[in-house]
Amino acid sequence: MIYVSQTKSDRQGSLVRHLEDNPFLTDDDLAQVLGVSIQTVRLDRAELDIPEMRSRITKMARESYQELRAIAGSEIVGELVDLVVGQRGMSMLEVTEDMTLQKTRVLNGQYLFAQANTLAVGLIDSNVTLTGTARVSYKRPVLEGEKVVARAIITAKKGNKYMVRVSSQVKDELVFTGKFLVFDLSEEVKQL
Amino acid sequence: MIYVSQTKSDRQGSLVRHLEDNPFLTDDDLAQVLGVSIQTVRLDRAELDIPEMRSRITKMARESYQELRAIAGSEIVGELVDLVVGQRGMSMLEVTEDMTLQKTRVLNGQYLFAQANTLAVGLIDSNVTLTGTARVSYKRPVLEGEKVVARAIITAKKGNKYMVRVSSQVKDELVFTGKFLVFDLSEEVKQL
DNA sequence: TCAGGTTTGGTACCTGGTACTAATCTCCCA
DNA sequence: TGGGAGATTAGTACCAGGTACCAAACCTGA
Repeated sequence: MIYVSQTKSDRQGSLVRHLEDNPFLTDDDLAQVLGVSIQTVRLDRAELDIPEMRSRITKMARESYQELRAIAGSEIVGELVDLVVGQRGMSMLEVTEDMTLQKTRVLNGQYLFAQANTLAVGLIDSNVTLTGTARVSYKRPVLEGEKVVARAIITAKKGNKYMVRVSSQVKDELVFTGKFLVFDLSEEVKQL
Repeated sequence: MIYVSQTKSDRQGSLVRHLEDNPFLTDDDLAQVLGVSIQTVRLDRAELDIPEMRSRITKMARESYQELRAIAGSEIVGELVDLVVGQRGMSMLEVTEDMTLQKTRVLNGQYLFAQANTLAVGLIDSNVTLTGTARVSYKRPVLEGEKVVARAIITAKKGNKYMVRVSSQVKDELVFTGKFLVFDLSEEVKQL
Protein backbone atom coordinates (compact mmCIF):
# COMPACT_ATOMS: atom_id res chain seq x y z
CA MET A 1 0.00 0.00 0.00
CA ILE A 2 1.23 3.43 -0.86
CA TYR A 3 1.12 6.27 1.60
CA VAL A 4 -1.65 8.04 -0.28
CA SER A 5 -4.34 6.38 1.77
CA GLN A 6 -5.10 7.18 5.39
CA THR A 7 -6.55 4.93 7.98
CA LYS A 8 -10.28 4.63 8.24
CA SER A 9 -10.47 6.60 11.47
CA ASP A 10 -8.31 9.37 10.02
CA ARG A 11 -10.70 9.63 7.14
CA GLN A 12 -13.75 9.64 9.38
CA GLY A 13 -12.22 12.38 11.48
CA SER A 14 -11.56 14.36 8.34
CA LEU A 15 -15.12 13.79 7.20
CA VAL A 16 -16.50 15.16 10.45
CA ARG A 17 -14.30 18.23 10.22
CA HIS A 18 -15.29 18.88 6.65
CA LEU A 19 -18.95 18.68 7.54
CA GLU A 20 -18.49 20.89 10.55
CA ASP A 21 -17.28 23.77 8.54
CA ASN A 22 -19.51 23.03 5.61
CA PRO A 23 -22.65 21.06 6.36
CA PHE A 24 -23.86 21.53 2.79
CA LEU A 25 -21.50 18.97 1.29
CA THR A 26 -23.17 16.03 -0.47
CA ASP A 27 -21.80 12.53 -0.30
CA ASP A 28 -20.50 13.07 -3.79
CA ASP A 29 -18.58 16.17 -2.69
CA LEU A 30 -17.18 14.33 0.29
CA ALA A 31 -16.16 11.37 -1.84
CA GLN A 32 -14.11 13.71 -4.00
CA VAL A 33 -12.36 15.64 -1.24
CA LEU A 34 -11.62 12.45 0.69
CA GLY A 35 -10.57 10.53 -2.40
CA VAL A 36 -12.83 7.55 -1.81
CA SER A 37 -16.02 6.26 -3.34
CA ILE A 38 -19.50 7.48 -2.49
CA GLN A 39 -20.27 4.13 -0.86
CA THR A 40 -17.40 4.54 1.54
CA VAL A 41 -18.64 7.98 2.48
CA ARG A 42 -22.09 6.53 3.12
CA LEU A 43 -20.68 3.75 5.26
CA ASP A 44 -18.67 6.29 7.22
CA ARG A 45 -21.72 8.49 7.74
CA ALA A 46 -23.69 5.48 8.87
CA GLU A 47 -21.01 4.47 11.35
CA LEU A 48 -20.74 8.00 12.65
CA ASP A 49 -24.50 8.49 12.78
CA ILE A 50 -24.39 11.50 10.53
CA PRO A 51 -27.63 12.05 8.64
CA GLU A 52 -27.85 12.87 4.96
CA MET A 53 -27.32 16.38 3.73
CA ARG A 54 -31.01 17.13 3.31
CA SER A 55 -31.75 16.22 6.90
CA ARG A 56 -28.86 18.28 8.17
CA ILE A 57 -29.99 21.30 6.23
CA THR A 58 -33.64 20.88 7.06
CA LYS A 59 -32.77 20.68 10.71
CA MET A 60 -30.71 23.85 10.51
CA ALA A 61 -33.45 25.63 8.65
CA ARG A 62 -36.11 24.53 11.11
CA GLU A 63 -34.06 25.70 14.05
CA SER A 64 -33.08 28.96 12.51
CA TYR A 65 -36.62 29.58 11.33
CA GLN A 66 -37.57 30.19 14.93
CA GLU A 67 -34.34 31.46 16.35
CA LEU A 68 -33.24 33.81 13.69
CA ARG A 69 -36.49 35.60 14.15
CA ALA A 70 -35.74 35.70 17.82
CA ILE A 71 -32.60 37.74 17.70
CA ALA A 72 -30.43 38.19 14.64
CA GLY A 73 -31.93 39.30 11.37
CA SER A 74 -34.82 40.81 13.19
CA GLU A 75 -34.93 43.54 15.75
CA ILE A 76 -37.22 41.73 18.07
CA VAL A 77 -36.26 39.59 21.01
CA GLY A 78 -39.10 38.26 23.09
CA GLU A 79 -42.76 38.14 22.31
CA LEU A 80 -44.83 41.23 22.94
CA VAL A 81 -47.75 40.36 25.14
CA ASP A 82 -48.90 43.88 25.97
CA LEU A 83 -47.96 47.22 24.54
CA VAL A 84 -49.40 50.68 24.98
CA VAL A 85 -47.17 52.82 22.82
CA GLY A 86 -45.91 55.81 24.74
CA GLN A 87 -46.67 54.25 28.10
CA ARG A 88 -45.89 50.68 29.03
CA GLY A 89 -45.15 47.31 27.55
CA MET A 90 -44.57 43.72 28.45
CA SER A 91 -42.70 41.00 26.64
CA MET A 92 -42.12 37.33 27.23
CA LEU A 93 -39.06 35.30 26.38
CA GLU A 94 -38.84 31.58 26.79
CA VAL A 95 -35.27 30.41 27.24
CA THR A 96 -34.39 27.64 24.84
CA GLU A 97 -31.17 25.69 24.68
CA ASP A 98 -29.65 27.71 21.89
CA MET A 99 -29.78 30.89 23.95
CA THR A 100 -27.73 29.48 26.74
CA LEU A 101 -24.02 29.28 27.33
CA GLN A 102 -23.09 25.77 26.35
CA LYS A 103 -21.29 24.85 29.49
CA THR A 104 -23.74 25.97 32.09
CA ARG A 105 -27.25 26.16 30.62
CA VAL A 106 -27.34 29.75 31.79
CA LEU A 107 -29.04 32.30 29.56
CA ASN A 108 -26.55 34.44 27.72
CA GLY A 109 -26.88 37.96 29.14
CA GLN A 110 -27.14 39.48 25.71
CA TYR A 111 -30.63 38.12 25.40
CA LEU A 112 -31.83 39.82 28.53
CA PHE A 113 -30.30 43.03 27.28
CA ALA A 114 -31.79 42.56 23.83
CA GLN A 115 -35.23 41.73 25.17
CA ALA A 116 -35.21 44.81 27.38
CA ASN A 117 -33.76 46.99 24.67
CA THR A 118 -36.32 45.79 22.15
CA LEU A 119 -39.12 46.55 24.52
CA ALA A 120 -37.73 49.96 25.44
CA VAL A 121 -37.40 50.94 21.81
CA GLY A 122 -40.79 49.50 20.94
CA LEU A 123 -42.43 51.70 23.50
CA ILE A 124 -41.52 54.85 21.65
CA ASP A 125 -44.01 56.10 19.12
CA SER A 126 -41.59 56.59 16.27
CA ASN A 127 -40.23 54.55 13.45
CA VAL A 128 -36.62 55.47 14.09
CA THR A 129 -35.45 54.98 17.61
CA LEU A 130 -31.98 54.40 18.91
CA THR A 131 -30.59 53.57 22.28
CA GLY A 132 -28.39 56.30 23.73
CA THR A 133 -27.25 54.88 27.03
CA ALA A 134 -28.23 51.96 29.13
CA ARG A 135 -27.55 50.92 32.71
CA VAL A 136 -28.34 47.33 33.28
CA SER A 137 -27.99 45.00 36.15
CA TYR A 138 -28.13 41.22 36.11
CA LYS A 139 -29.66 39.99 39.34
CA ARG A 140 -29.44 36.26 39.00
CA PRO A 141 -28.64 33.76 36.26
CA VAL A 142 -31.58 32.60 34.19
CA LEU A 143 -31.73 28.95 33.25
CA GLU A 144 -32.93 27.02 30.25
CA GLY A 145 -36.68 26.50 30.26
CA GLU A 146 -37.49 29.56 32.33
CA LYS A 147 -39.80 32.26 31.06
CA VAL A 148 -38.59 35.79 31.36
CA VAL A 149 -41.22 38.51 31.54
CA ALA A 150 -39.92 42.00 30.93
CA ARG A 151 -41.98 45.04 31.87
CA ALA A 152 -41.15 48.52 30.73
CA ILE A 153 -42.48 51.97 31.49
CA ILE A 154 -41.49 55.38 30.26
CA THR A 155 -40.39 57.35 33.27
CA ALA A 156 -39.47 60.62 31.68
CA LYS A 157 -39.45 62.49 28.42
CA LYS A 158 -37.42 65.52 27.38
CA GLY A 159 -37.69 66.56 23.77
CA ASN A 160 -36.80 63.54 21.74
CA LYS A 161 -35.21 61.75 24.73
CA TYR A 162 -37.07 59.11 26.68
CA MET A 163 -36.08 57.35 29.89
CA VAL A 164 -37.39 53.83 30.00
CA ARG A 165 -37.18 51.49 32.96
CA VAL A 166 -37.27 47.80 32.30
CA SER A 167 -37.43 45.07 34.87
CA SER A 168 -37.44 41.40 34.00
CA GLN A 169 -38.69 38.60 36.16
CA VAL A 170 -38.91 34.85 36.19
CA LYS A 171 -42.13 34.19 38.08
CA ASP A 172 -41.78 36.57 41.03
CA GLU A 173 -38.02 36.74 41.03
CA LEU A 174 -36.25 39.75 39.65
CA VAL A 175 -33.52 38.68 37.25
CA PHE A 176 -32.63 41.86 35.45
CA THR A 177 -33.24 45.59 35.59
CA GLY A 178 -32.25 48.27 33.17
CA LYS A 179 -32.62 51.96 32.50
CA PHE A 180 -32.52 52.91 28.87
CA LEU A 181 -32.18 56.37 27.44
CA VAL A 182 -33.78 56.16 24.04
CA PHE A 183 -33.78 58.75 21.28
CA ASP A 184 -36.45 59.38 18.75
CA LEU A 185 -34.55 60.14 15.60
CA SER A 186 -37.38 60.40 13.10
CA GLU A 187 -36.20 63.90 12.18
CA GLU A 188 -32.43 63.51 12.17
CA VAL A 189 -32.23 60.31 10.22
CA LYS A 190 -34.29 61.59 7.33
CA GLN A 191 -31.25 63.55 6.31
CA LEU A 192 -29.01 60.51 5.89
CA MET B 1 -69.89 25.30 -10.33
CA ILE B 2 -70.55 24.79 -6.68
CA TYR B 3 -69.31 27.20 -4.05
CA VAL B 4 -66.70 24.78 -2.75
CA SER B 5 -64.04 26.05 -5.12
CA GLN B 6 -62.36 29.39 -4.87
CA THR B 7 -61.00 31.49 -7.63
CA LYS B 8 -57.49 30.88 -8.85
CA SER B 9 -56.16 34.09 -7.33
CA ASP B 10 -57.78 33.34 -3.98
CA ARG B 11 -56.03 30.01 -3.97
CA GLN B 12 -52.70 31.51 -4.94
CA GLY B 13 -53.01 34.07 -2.17
CA SER B 14 -53.77 31.29 0.24
CA LEU B 15 -50.77 29.34 -0.99
CA VAL B 16 -48.47 32.28 -0.38
CA ARG B 17 -49.82 32.74 3.13
CA HIS B 18 -49.42 29.07 3.96
CA LEU B 19 -45.83 29.12 2.80
CA GLU B 20 -45.10 32.28 4.71
CA ASP B 21 -45.91 30.73 8.00
CA ASN B 22 -44.60 27.32 7.07
CA PRO B 23 -41.98 27.26 4.34
CA PHE B 24 -41.46 23.53 4.91
CA LEU B 25 -44.65 22.47 3.14
CA THR B 26 -44.17 20.21 0.13
CA ASP B 27 -46.32 20.47 -2.96
CA ASP B 28 -48.13 17.42 -1.73
CA ASP B 29 -48.93 19.09 1.59
CA LEU B 30 -50.11 22.19 -0.20
CA ALA B 31 -52.26 20.16 -2.57
CA GLN B 32 -54.03 18.68 0.41
CA VAL B 33 -54.64 21.86 2.37
CA LEU B 34 -55.76 23.70 -0.73
CA GLY B 35 -57.86 20.81 -1.99
CA VAL B 36 -56.38 20.71 -5.47
CA SER B 37 -54.01 18.44 -7.31
CA ILE B 38 -50.25 18.58 -7.08
CA GLN B 39 -50.06 19.77 -10.66
CA THR B 40 -52.16 22.78 -9.83
CA VAL B 41 -49.90 23.61 -6.92
CA ARG B 42 -46.88 23.37 -9.19
CA LEU B 43 -48.49 25.59 -11.79
CA ASP B 44 -49.33 28.10 -9.08
CA ARG B 45 -45.78 28.07 -7.75
CA ALA B 46 -44.46 28.54 -11.26
CA GLU B 47 -46.76 31.50 -11.86
CA LEU B 48 -45.83 33.03 -8.53
CA ASP B 49 -42.12 32.34 -8.97
CA ILE B 50 -41.92 30.35 -5.78
CA PRO B 51 -39.06 27.83 -5.77
CA GLU B 52 -39.42 24.25 -4.62
CA MET B 53 -39.28 23.36 -0.96
CA ARG B 54 -35.68 22.16 -1.07
CA SER B 55 -34.46 25.45 -2.48
CA ARG B 56 -36.41 27.43 0.06
CA ILE B 57 -34.98 25.41 2.90
CA THR B 58 -31.45 25.38 1.60
CA LYS B 59 -31.57 29.12 1.23
CA MET B 60 -32.76 29.56 4.80
CA ALA B 61 -30.12 27.21 6.09
CA ARG B 62 -27.34 28.94 4.19
CA GLU B 63 -28.37 32.32 5.49
CA SER B 64 -28.76 31.19 9.03
CA TYR B 65 -25.51 29.28 8.89
CA GLN B 66 -23.69 32.58 8.84
CA GLU B 67 -26.01 34.72 10.84
CA LEU B 68 -26.73 32.38 13.66
CA ARG B 69 -23.04 32.15 14.30
CA ALA B 70 -22.91 35.90 14.35
CA ILE B 71 -25.06 36.38 17.38
CA ALA B 72 -27.58 33.80 18.50
CA GLY B 73 -26.55 30.21 19.02
CA SER B 74 -23.03 31.26 19.73
CA GLU B 75 -21.74 33.46 22.45
CA ILE B 76 -19.38 35.33 20.25
CA VAL B 77 -20.10 38.56 18.44
CA GLY B 78 -17.21 40.07 16.58
CA GLU B 79 -13.92 38.54 15.62
CA LEU B 80 -11.14 38.48 18.17
CA VAL B 81 -8.04 40.08 16.75
CA ASP B 82 -6.01 40.36 19.92
CA LEU B 83 -6.48 38.93 23.34
CA VAL B 84 -4.28 38.78 26.40
CA VAL B 85 -6.42 36.97 28.93
CA GLY B 86 -6.55 38.89 32.17
CA GLN B 87 -5.43 42.13 30.58
CA ARG B 88 -6.71 43.47 27.31
CA GLY B 89 -8.48 42.43 24.16
CA MET B 90 -9.61 43.72 20.82
CA SER B 91 -12.39 42.57 18.54
CA MET B 92 -13.61 43.55 15.13
CA LEU B 93 -17.14 43.52 13.83
CA GLU B 94 -18.05 44.25 10.26
CA VAL B 95 -21.60 45.52 9.93
CA THR B 96 -23.58 43.56 7.39
CA GLU B 97 -27.09 44.20 6.20
CA ASP B 98 -28.71 41.64 8.45
CA MET B 99 -27.46 43.41 11.55
CA THR B 100 -29.09 46.70 10.71
CA LEU B 101 -32.52 48.09 11.37
CA GLN B 102 -34.37 47.65 8.13
CA LYS B 103 -35.58 51.17 7.73
CA THR B 104 -32.40 53.06 8.34
CA ARG B 105 -29.38 50.83 7.70
CA VAL B 106 -28.25 51.69 11.21
CA LEU B 107 -26.60 48.95 13.25
CA ASN B 108 -28.91 47.53 15.85
CA GLY B 109 -27.53 48.57 19.23
CA GLN B 110 -27.74 45.06 20.56
CA TYR B 111 -24.78 44.10 18.44
CA LEU B 112 -22.56 46.78 19.92
CA PHE B 113 -23.61 45.63 23.34
CA ALA B 114 -23.07 42.01 22.45
CA GLN B 115 -19.67 42.63 20.91
CA ALA B 116 -18.52 44.55 23.97
CA ASN B 117 -20.03 42.05 26.35
CA THR B 118 -18.42 39.14 24.53
CA LEU B 119 -15.06 40.80 24.70
CA ALA B 120 -15.44 41.74 28.37
CA VAL B 121 -16.36 38.20 29.29
CA GLY B 122 -13.64 36.73 27.10
CA LEU B 123 -11.04 38.71 28.95
CA ILE B 124 -11.64 36.85 32.15
CA ASP B 125 -9.57 33.78 32.72
CA SER B 126 -12.38 31.46 33.67
CA ASN B 127 -14.75 29.15 31.92
CA VAL B 128 -17.86 30.47 33.65
CA THR B 129 -18.30 34.19 33.55
CA LEU B 130 -21.44 36.24 33.83
CA THR B 131 -22.17 39.89 33.41
CA GLY B 132 -23.35 41.56 36.59
CA THR B 133 -24.01 45.12 35.58
CA ALA B 134 -23.24 47.20 32.57
CA ARG B 135 -23.30 50.90 31.80
CA VAL B 136 -23.19 51.55 28.15
CA SER B 137 -23.37 54.62 26.05
CA TYR B 138 -24.06 54.84 22.34
CA LYS B 139 -22.15 57.76 20.87
CA ARG B 140 -23.24 57.78 17.28
CA PRO B 141 -25.15 55.45 14.95
CA VAL B 142 -23.07 52.91 13.09
CA LEU B 143 -23.94 52.24 9.48
CA GLU B 144 -23.87 49.20 7.26
CA GLY B 145 -20.42 48.45 5.90
CA GLU B 146 -18.53 50.09 8.74
CA LYS B 147 -16.03 48.15 10.82
CA VAL B 148 -16.35 48.44 14.55
CA VAL B 149 -13.22 47.85 16.59
CA ALA B 150 -13.85 47.24 20.27
CA ARG B 151 -11.03 47.48 22.79
CA ALA B 152 -11.31 46.27 26.34
CA ILE B 153 -9.15 46.47 29.42
CA ILE B 154 -9.62 45.21 32.92
CA THR B 155 -9.58 48.22 35.19
CA ALA B 156 -10.11 46.59 38.53
CA LYS B 157 -10.45 43.28 40.25
CA LYS B 158 -11.95 42.43 43.62
CA GLY B 159 -12.23 38.78 44.47
CA ASN B 160 -14.24 37.25 41.66
CA LYS B 161 -15.45 40.64 40.39
CA TYR B 162 -13.83 42.34 37.46
CA MET B 163 -14.42 45.82 36.06
CA VAL B 164 -13.91 45.95 32.34
CA ARG B 165 -13.95 49.06 30.20
CA VAL B 166 -14.81 48.69 26.56
CA SER B 167 -14.67 51.36 23.93
CA SER B 168 -15.66 50.81 20.34
CA GLN B 169 -14.58 52.87 17.39
CA VAL B 170 -15.18 53.14 13.70
CA LYS B 171 -11.84 54.35 12.37
CA ASP B 172 -10.98 57.11 14.84
CA GLU B 173 -14.52 57.90 15.86
CA LEU B 174 -15.86 56.69 19.16
CA VAL B 175 -19.24 55.03 18.67
CA PHE B 176 -19.80 53.21 21.92
CA THR B 177 -18.40 52.92 25.42
CA GLY B 178 -19.29 50.56 28.19
CA LYS B 179 -18.30 49.53 31.68
CA PHE B 180 -19.01 45.94 32.53
CA LEU B 181 -18.91 44.35 35.92
CA VAL B 182 -18.18 40.70 35.28
CA PHE B 183 -18.25 37.81 37.71
CA ASP B 184 -16.13 34.73 37.63
CA LEU B 185 -18.47 31.98 38.69
CA SER B 186 -16.28 28.93 38.23
CA GLU B 187 -16.90 27.97 41.85
CA GLU B 188 -20.54 28.83 42.36
CA VAL B 189 -21.92 27.29 39.22
CA LYS B 190 -20.39 23.92 39.85
CA GLN B 191 -23.12 23.41 42.37
CA LEU B 192 -25.95 23.79 39.86
C1' DT C 1 -2.11 -18.60 2.38
C1' DC C 2 -6.27 -17.48 4.04
C1' DA C 3 -9.80 -15.28 7.16
C1' DG C 4 -11.59 -10.75 8.21
C1' DG C 5 -12.23 -6.17 7.76
C1' DT C 6 -12.39 -2.46 4.11
C1' DT C 7 -13.68 -0.68 -0.06
C1' DT C 8 -16.14 -0.57 -4.23
C1' DG C 9 -19.79 -1.52 -7.63
C1' DG C 10 -24.33 -2.27 -8.73
C1' DT C 11 -29.30 -2.62 -8.25
C1' DA C 12 -33.95 -1.47 -6.62
C1' DC C 13 -36.41 1.94 -4.40
C1' DC C 14 -37.71 6.58 -2.17
C1' DT C 15 -38.92 11.77 -2.00
C1' DG C 16 -39.69 15.91 -4.00
C1' DG C 17 -39.29 17.75 -7.38
C1' DT C 18 -38.77 19.66 -13.24
C1' DA C 19 -40.53 19.63 -17.83
C1' DC C 20 -43.65 18.35 -20.94
C1' DT C 21 -47.95 16.42 -23.27
C1' DA C 22 -52.58 15.27 -23.33
C1' DA C 23 -57.13 14.83 -21.66
C1' DT C 24 -60.95 16.68 -19.20
C1' DC C 25 -63.77 20.12 -16.96
C1' DT C 26 -66.17 24.48 -16.81
C1' DC C 27 -67.80 28.57 -18.16
C1' DC C 28 -69.17 32.01 -21.30
C1' DC C 29 -70.67 33.76 -25.57
C1' DA C 30 -72.60 33.71 -30.15
C1' DT D 1 -76.87 24.40 -29.02
C1' DG D 2 -72.20 24.22 -30.04
C1' DG D 3 -67.54 26.00 -29.86
C1' DG D 4 -63.55 27.98 -27.78
C1' DA D 5 -60.56 29.35 -23.98
C1' DG D 6 -58.84 29.03 -19.58
C1' DA D 7 -58.28 26.04 -15.52
C1' DT D 8 -57.43 21.72 -13.81
C1' DT D 9 -55.84 17.11 -13.69
C1' DA D 10 -53.44 12.86 -15.32
C1' DG D 11 -49.53 10.77 -16.85
C1' DT D 12 -44.80 10.12 -18.43
C1' DA D 13 -39.74 10.66 -18.53
C1' DC D 14 -36.10 12.38 -15.98
C1' DC D 15 -33.16 14.36 -12.05
C1' DA D 16 -30.58 14.81 -7.33
C1' DG D 17 -29.49 12.86 -3.33
C1' DG D 18 -30.21 9.83 -1.00
C1' DT D 19 -31.57 4.44 1.69
C1' DA D 20 -30.99 -0.49 1.85
C1' DC D 21 -28.99 -4.34 0.41
C1' DC D 22 -25.89 -7.74 -1.94
C1' DA D 23 -21.76 -9.32 -4.13
C1' DA D 24 -17.15 -8.83 -5.69
C1' DA D 25 -12.55 -7.17 -5.12
C1' DC D 26 -8.94 -5.53 -2.27
C1' DC D 27 -5.62 -5.25 1.58
C1' DT D 28 -3.39 -6.95 5.59
C1' DG D 29 -1.74 -9.29 9.37
C1' DA D 30 -1.13 -13.71 11.67
